[in-house]
Order: sequence, then structure tokens, then C-alpha cells
Amino acid sequence: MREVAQLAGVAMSSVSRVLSGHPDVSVGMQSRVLAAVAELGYQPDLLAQSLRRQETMTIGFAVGDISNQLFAEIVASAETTLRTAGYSMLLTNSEASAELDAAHIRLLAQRRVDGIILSVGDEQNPDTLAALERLDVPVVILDRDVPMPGAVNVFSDHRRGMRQAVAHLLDLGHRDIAMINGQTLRPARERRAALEACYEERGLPPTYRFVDGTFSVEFGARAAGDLLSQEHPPTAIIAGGNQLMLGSLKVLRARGLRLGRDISFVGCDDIPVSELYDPPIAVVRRDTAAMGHSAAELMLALLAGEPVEDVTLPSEFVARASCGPVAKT
Amino acid sequence: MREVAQLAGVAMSSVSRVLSGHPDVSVGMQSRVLAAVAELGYQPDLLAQSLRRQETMTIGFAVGDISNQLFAEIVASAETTLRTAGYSMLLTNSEASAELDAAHIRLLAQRRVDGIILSVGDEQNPDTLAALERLDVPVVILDRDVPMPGAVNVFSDHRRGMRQAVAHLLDLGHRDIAMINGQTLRPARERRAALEACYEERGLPPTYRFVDGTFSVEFGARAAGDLLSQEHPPTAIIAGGNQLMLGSLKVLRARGLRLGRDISFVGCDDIPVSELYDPPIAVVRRDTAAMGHSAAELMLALLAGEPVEDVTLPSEFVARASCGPVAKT
DNA sequence: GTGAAAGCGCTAACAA
DNA sequence: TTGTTAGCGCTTTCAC
Repeated sequence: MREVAQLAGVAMSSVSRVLSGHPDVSVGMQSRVLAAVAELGYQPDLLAQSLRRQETMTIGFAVGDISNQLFAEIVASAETTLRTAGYSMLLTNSEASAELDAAHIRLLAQRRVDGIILSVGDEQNPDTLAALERLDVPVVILDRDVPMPGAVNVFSDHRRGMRQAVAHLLDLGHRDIAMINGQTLRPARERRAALEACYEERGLPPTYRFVDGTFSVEFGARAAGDLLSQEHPPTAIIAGGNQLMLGSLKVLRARGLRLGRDISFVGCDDIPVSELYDPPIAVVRRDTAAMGHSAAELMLALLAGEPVEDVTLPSEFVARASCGPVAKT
Repeated sequence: MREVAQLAGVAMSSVSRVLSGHPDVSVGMQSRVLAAVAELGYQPDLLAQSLRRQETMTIGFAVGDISNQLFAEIVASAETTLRTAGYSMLLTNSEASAELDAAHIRLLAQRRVDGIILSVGDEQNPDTLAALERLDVPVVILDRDVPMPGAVNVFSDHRRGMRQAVAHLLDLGHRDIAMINGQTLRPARERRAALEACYEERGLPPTYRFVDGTFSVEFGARAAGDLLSQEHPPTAIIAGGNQLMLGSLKVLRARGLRLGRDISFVGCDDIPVSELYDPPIAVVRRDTAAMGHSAAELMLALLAGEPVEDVTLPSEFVARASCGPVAKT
């Protein structure tokens, strides 16, 4: 910038003013500076600018597992929205580790990001909460019940879609429904509550069961295997998450069970395999692009100082052939 | 930091020395400073540090489509490796647009990243090449033939796996093989060359065909539909990429074709659906984690000033039931 | 071994 | 309208 000023024969502050669109600049000044900028191919140093302006135009996105299709889509969508508004995205992947969650929040704070979008793997981890406590930038939390005052949330309404799913199964005659869930996080709690509510509303005894573990393909497989090996296997299985669904399907398939006939199955999150599987798999679907977009929009609103409220996005049940009437034995 | 110095009753430079592990610090100084740091909960400002040290400890990753499973896995792996070495990752998603590719390279440069990992959607775009030209940081390019001197490459050896795939199909009696590809990028060229080479080696006339378009689910579906509607449809289809595979499968399935019997099919990239499809789908597979890891390692080596060479990672064919003997008509 | 001072590249008061 | 000056928070010579 010093060179530009020299070449144009003006002060550095004038160059700065021209480049940042200050109102009080003469046309002559503007053209001289711009000419010098063009000649030198000058590009301002965003780092120095950040230090001085005390804003980095950068949003930190701390995500549990970016290689999970669900998060990948959310991140992609959020990045587009943020970038359009002039922000860049610093991405950290915590590999589902609570320690890394906390470390990443601190790291992002040290890097002076203007805000943080967060999807943690443990809602209660004291270290994470402590790190959040000390934060003085806006925080948007994705589909988690993190007790942090001041944070804004983007929730999925898991209950709605799950109630439709369970109602569908009950209508088909299923009473022994098993639900496989990962960690105790908001989505799992909501899905569970929806299942329980459905039985209760219909005055049915609680003949469902839950299997809780980790949100992984491996656990999905193990849980499904365990369920099928029991004396009275369930007549329907609900997998609470795409990884769990993939694991479960492997096992169901290995055992030669025909979905919708031998056993009914419902997945969560509409990944490519659900539609292409034979038979196609009924799922509770949500709009990942909307989630990422909403999170980014909320962040932008917070940064602009606008009043914002939590957002809840819908989920919906997509009935497919993997659900059928309960098999006669 | 000023406060820390005051509280400890020492100069700021001493605080800096303690925190950056300078060798010449007395034990007394060290303990006093650390005590003050702990008391104030001080965390150094990485932004200011970057400006002064002229290094940001940040790597830019410009990717075409992070919501594509393949890239999501590569990014996840690269992020882990970089983070372990103390680097953060600035992610830009170009949505397969060449203009955005170039803009992102410039943006990352302005943000003074220490290096860029790149997966562009157009290898020849002059604007992208111009942006790369002006770069003065290390560049690692992912599986593209970008004419940029000084850049280091992580290639996939697509030919190896594809030759195995084509050999397999030829052994099964297929002669009329159609290959669907996206943009003319390195992977497409390599796969194409492998197909041609296989025929030539066996002294077979070139009775294969190519359909080129864009790397998308939509084009995969259209291409497959077109092929099947021809007077003499191919007896085997190879989809050059996971998105093309998904699109093709939708159409094949809608037409009620049984893979491995009515028509044979080979996909690329081993996404979940390939194994779970009925029948399971033969694919040319590559190790996405290794790609991300290698790219990050190369970057770290470049930053350390170590001599580095291009890396080529293998691909392999996984035979599955989607390939069968050519159907008698 | 420690402190004082200069400066990374930029912006924002303040003066002119 | 433009230039001069100070300083964002840190590191790093250079003296002592």
C-alpha cells in the first residue's frame, strides 16, 4: 500500500479511503489511486485490515464430522451464504471428540473469528461449556440443547417427522418397534419422545424398546444384530441417523431379511442409498441446505446487531416400501 | 499481553519470550509470567501474531463441492493432518464454477494463507491460471492436470483400477461398453485412456463409446437414459464418478433392468450405496483418507522447505455382482 | 537474561 | 478533501 501511495503521489490514508469507499474522496484522487492500484496489481492485506478493524470477516464452523453427508451438506450451504455476505469460513472437525470440541472453540476464539457456528458431540461437557462461557462473539448452535445463554439455535423438529413415521408403523400393525440411537443428544431425545408420545396417545402399552450407543456405522450394525438375535426380535426398526442406518442395513441384508415383508425399517436423513435401496427405504427427512443457510443467516443477523430468534425447521416422513404390514408368524 | 506484563512486573518482550519458548529465559521470569498468564486467563491474539510473524498458520482449501462425499472425506482427512501440525483450514466451496475457483484463490491469497490445497473444476481456465501465477505460497493440487510450475500434485492412478474393471468386463464377453464422464478433467481422461488401452491391447476394434457432460446426478441420469434408448444399447455401462453413478442407477432401476443380468454396471468411488445396492455394485475404489492426508503432508513438507515430489495413489477394482456375462439376445 | 523501541500493513482520529 | 499521526497486539533486533 505504501508503494501505491508513492506511485500515485498521495498519502497512504488516501489510498485506504479510496479502497474502502469513503464518501469524501475527489474524483481525481480516486482515479489516480485506482490507476496505481491497477498498475501494481495491489491487493490489500486482509490480515492487517482485520487487526486494525478488529473484525476478521471470518466465521468459525466447528463440526463433529464433516465426512458425514449430513454435515457436509450443511457446511456447503452455510459456506455459500457466508461467502456471499463477504465472510470466509474456518472449519474444524472434532471427530466426535468432546475435548476437541472445546479446544476448537478456544482456537477459533484465539483466531478472533467474528462468530462461531457449532455442532458439538456432547452437550454437557464442562470444558466445552467453559470455553463457550468465555466467548465474546455470537454463537449459533446447530440442533443441540447446549445450556448457553445468548446463543441462538437452529433446531430440527425431529418430533414431527418421527411421529408420522411411528404412526405409519402403528397403522401397519407394528407394536414391537425398536429405535437405535447414538449419543444422548437433542435429535435422539426428540425422536425418542416422539415414539413414546405416539404410543401414549393411542393408549397403547409401551412395547417399544431403545438401543443407545454411538452415532456410527459400527454401532448401527451391532445394535441391529443384537436386536435380531433376541428371542423376540422387533417387527420394525427405526435407525436414528444415517450412519446407524447404513450399519443396520448391512446386517439386515446379511441376514437375508426382506424389508417391508420380514421386518419394517425406517431411517433418518434422506441420503442417496435410501431411495436406491431395494426396496426403497422410508425415512424422516430434513432440509440440510436450509439448516446451513439458516445458521449462516442467523449469524449474519447477529453480526448486524439485529434481533434474532431461534429457528426450528421441519422434518417430514417419507413413506416407502421398507415399511409393510406386520408379518404373520 | 500488556496486562500480563504489568501484573508480572516485566516487559512485554519478556512475556512474549516466555510464551514462545525462547531459550534465554530465567526460571524466575518464566514462573512469574506464567502465573500472571494463568491469573488473567490470557490467550495470545493469533491475528496479531500472524501479522508480525508473517505467517498465518492457515491453509486454504479450495474445493469444488464439499457436499460431494468424495471431497468431504478428503477434506476431513486433510483437516486432521493439518490441525495436528498446528494449522487451521480455511475452506471455500466453488460450487463447480470456474470463476469462483479463481476468485477463491485470490481471496485466500489476500488472507495470507501459508499455502493452498486446490481441486479446481476447470484445468485450463485462464483466470484461475492467472491467479495461481501470482501466488507466492506453496500449492498442492488434487488430481488435476493444471499447468502450474512449482505446484505439487496428489494424483490418483485411475488407470490401474479402470483397466482392471474393463478387463473384467471384456472377460465377461462385453464388447459394447459405454463410459459416462463429467467435465474433461484428469480423472475422466485417465479413465478414458484406460478403456481405450484395454481394447487396443487385446487387438479388439474400438466398439466402446463415450458420453461426456457434467459431473452431476442429473447428467448421469440423462446419459444413462440416452444410452438405453438407442437402437443398440451398450451391454455394460461405466459411470465415471459417484454423482454420475447415482443418476445412472436411478434410470436403470426405473427401467426395471437387473444389473449383472440385463446389463452390467461399474461405478467409481466406493460410496455406501455401492455395497448396499441390490445387487452390489462393482466399483473402482480409491482411498480418500489417503488423498487428504497426502495432500496435507505434502503441504507441510513444502512449508518446511523439504524437497517433495508428486504423489500418485493407487486405485483398485472391486468386482461385485453388478457385472455379469453379456446377456444373450 | 531482560528491557526499550521499532514495525508488520492497515485504518481512523484529528488537523490542516 | 487530504495528510499526519497514532496504534491494533504482537515479535524481534538491539543495547544493556
